[in-house]
Amino acid sequence: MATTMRSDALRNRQLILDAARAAFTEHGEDAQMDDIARRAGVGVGTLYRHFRTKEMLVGELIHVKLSDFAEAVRRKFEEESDPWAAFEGGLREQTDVMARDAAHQRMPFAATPEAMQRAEPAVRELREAWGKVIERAKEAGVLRQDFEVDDIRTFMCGLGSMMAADAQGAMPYDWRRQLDLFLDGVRATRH
Amino acid sequence: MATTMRSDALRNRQLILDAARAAFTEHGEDAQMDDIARRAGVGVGTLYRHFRTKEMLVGELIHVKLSDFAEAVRRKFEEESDPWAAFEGGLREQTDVMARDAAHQRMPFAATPEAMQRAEPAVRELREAWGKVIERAKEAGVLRQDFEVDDIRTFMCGLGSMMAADAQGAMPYDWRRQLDLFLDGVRATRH
DNA sequence: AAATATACGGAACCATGGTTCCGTTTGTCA
DNA sequence: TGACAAACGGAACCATGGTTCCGTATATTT
Repeated sequence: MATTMRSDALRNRQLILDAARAAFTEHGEDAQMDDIARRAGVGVGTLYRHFRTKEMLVGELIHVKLSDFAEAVRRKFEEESDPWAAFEGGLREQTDVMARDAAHQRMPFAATPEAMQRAEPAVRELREAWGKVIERAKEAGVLRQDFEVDDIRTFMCGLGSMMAADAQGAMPYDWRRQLDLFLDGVRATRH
Repeated sequence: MATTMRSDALRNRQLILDAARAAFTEHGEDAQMDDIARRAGVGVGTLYRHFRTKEMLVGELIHVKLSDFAEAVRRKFEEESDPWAAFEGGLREQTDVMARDAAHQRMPFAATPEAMQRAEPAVRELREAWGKVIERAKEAGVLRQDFEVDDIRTFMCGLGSMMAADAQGAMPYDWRRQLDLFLDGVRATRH
């Protein structure tokens, strides 16, 4: 896969990834393989040569997405010196992105063990990035002492679903309010 | 539908509803019509005579479920005199039930406008029941003054998804913790 | 420029699961 | 108890969407 790859194959792989990202962003887990191929200007056969199955493709995309998130959180940690601002800012940044990305909203459900295997490194990367932000916030006493890294993931899972449910339109779900409540709830108030 | 109905039809309708509840509880939105019919000891044809479409059936079940919830919340309001205990107890009761019911966990996604139309009365009923509990808690000063009835629904949507994601098993999602955080967060601490 | 391995396109395939159809059965009523 | 409307069962139907297959095209190499 790495050493030599025909130039057209390389180009197509990129086209496919771009198309896939667009399709999944728009339609979430039920983006269609045919549609992705069409967007990429490529036949389904080609698509399948690059990714043996839909799950593989999903795994790849999750990997990229989480990797980007990790990068963003690291940057927040470095550029924002105020511990609470880094925490809140990082979270808001991520939720804003998620709000525009159906795939990410529903990631916990698209993420089969198969797919997660591919994305594993990015998961770890992201946990580490958040770990630093959280640690600093706790040390500064602006975040509940019992807050854990995994609380982020779990909360994001819930929030993403609220977004998705809201978008579906059978009933309104005010996820922004829940985010505010959450932030309010986990912020440590020093007395 | 109401006036006269052949006895076997009546009996079957009940069998179907029972079977459907079981199937949806177990498999959530992707319970299968064939399976439901089989469980009810009935042909698919019969199933479809009673409910013109799967969505109709879903609507009916949501209706029943929410109606039960409303009843439970009303009881809490009457039997539990402590305002906070009623609020927390009601919420925990509901989440416990949800934890054992895949259909309910994913309700916001199964609930098409079609289905919601049928369930509408129960939605209102439930909102009213919670309204009383919330009002009393706010008056007693044990709940954030800006808490709203709809916050319950939105939160439950998120929590249900965490449960579902957790059950899927690609990654752990500690929804109990989130429930505790939420309760902690919305509880008003009198100074 | 010919030879060959690689990659491509997209029609066809197949599994899944909701829905329909129609010949048969059963409850009800006179 | 016969007649008929109402209800039943379940095989067949159909749409959807992932996946495979194979004849064709193209990059690379000598």
